[in-house]
Amino acid sequence: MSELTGTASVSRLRRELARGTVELVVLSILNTGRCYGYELLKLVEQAGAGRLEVKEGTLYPLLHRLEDTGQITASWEAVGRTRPRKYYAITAGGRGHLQMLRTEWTDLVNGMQQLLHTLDDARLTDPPAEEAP
Amino acid sequence: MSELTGTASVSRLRRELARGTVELVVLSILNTGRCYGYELLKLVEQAGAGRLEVKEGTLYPLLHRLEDTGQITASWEAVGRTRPRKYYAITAGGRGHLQMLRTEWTDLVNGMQQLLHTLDDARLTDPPAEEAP
DNA sequence: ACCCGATACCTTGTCATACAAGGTATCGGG
DNA sequence: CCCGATACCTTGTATGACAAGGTATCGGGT
Repeated sequence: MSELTGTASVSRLRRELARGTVELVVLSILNTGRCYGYELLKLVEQAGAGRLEVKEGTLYPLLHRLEDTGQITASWEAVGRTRPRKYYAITAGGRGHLQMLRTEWTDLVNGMQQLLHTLDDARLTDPPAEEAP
Repeated sequence: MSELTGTASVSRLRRELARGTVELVVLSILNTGRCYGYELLKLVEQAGAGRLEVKEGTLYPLLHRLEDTGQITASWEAVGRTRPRKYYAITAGGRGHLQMLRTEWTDLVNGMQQLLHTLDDARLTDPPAEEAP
């Protein structure tokens, strides 16, 4: 039967929230060293401690996009193996972009924090403020 | 002329990151007290301290969606004014949903933090780990 | 011998959402 | 008299996450 009971991997809502996050995650990992697609899948799972998830259908297109925009470079390697791997490495441009993404991420997080905080001590003490007729 | 120069409101990337956030923001505000659409627009701007932004084209459809799913209720009020306002109030269901959204938000933030942290001390000290042939 | 799961890559089609752009209507100034 | 602010709304476009499905190899199990 279809999974109605919560825990089953990331929820729809969560997925919506995660929008745009994947790029940050992938670039962050590649920033610590080159690796191939399938490896990234596993790494995110591990490093995200079950709270982050990236699907193949998301990852591969993203990698291609990042390559097209010159943020990463790809190279096939099959040396001691039959099944070749496509290794990705971050470029200088990619690092710049990552920096930007990080800033925007913390900005967003701070904005949310700020908002939730402001709400508590401003709105509650400051009623409708209906302009006098 | 079109605005090419940076600072002009939230960037495309940022917008991608903000996906799904708006719902959390709106419900959070409504949780502190009822208000009308146009007011929400201004409140987000204020409370978000310029780091958050919601556009009309985003807000109104969202409010309708939230109403349709019973998370908020609406009521027109035009008492001492000609131009009527549509006031929104959060429901019990909405509060439940908000709770969930908050959990998922902090979960995501924590996941990111965890990932970035793990990356620093795990990946860098732990080279490719190429399986021995 | 044969099938399966893991490894490894990829694609197409669907869905939801943010938003730009455009529209309606009232009021108070300049 | 027109404009900007207040206040609501809609349609169309872009994009990205993902489910589902596909290709190919290798090493077990039975």
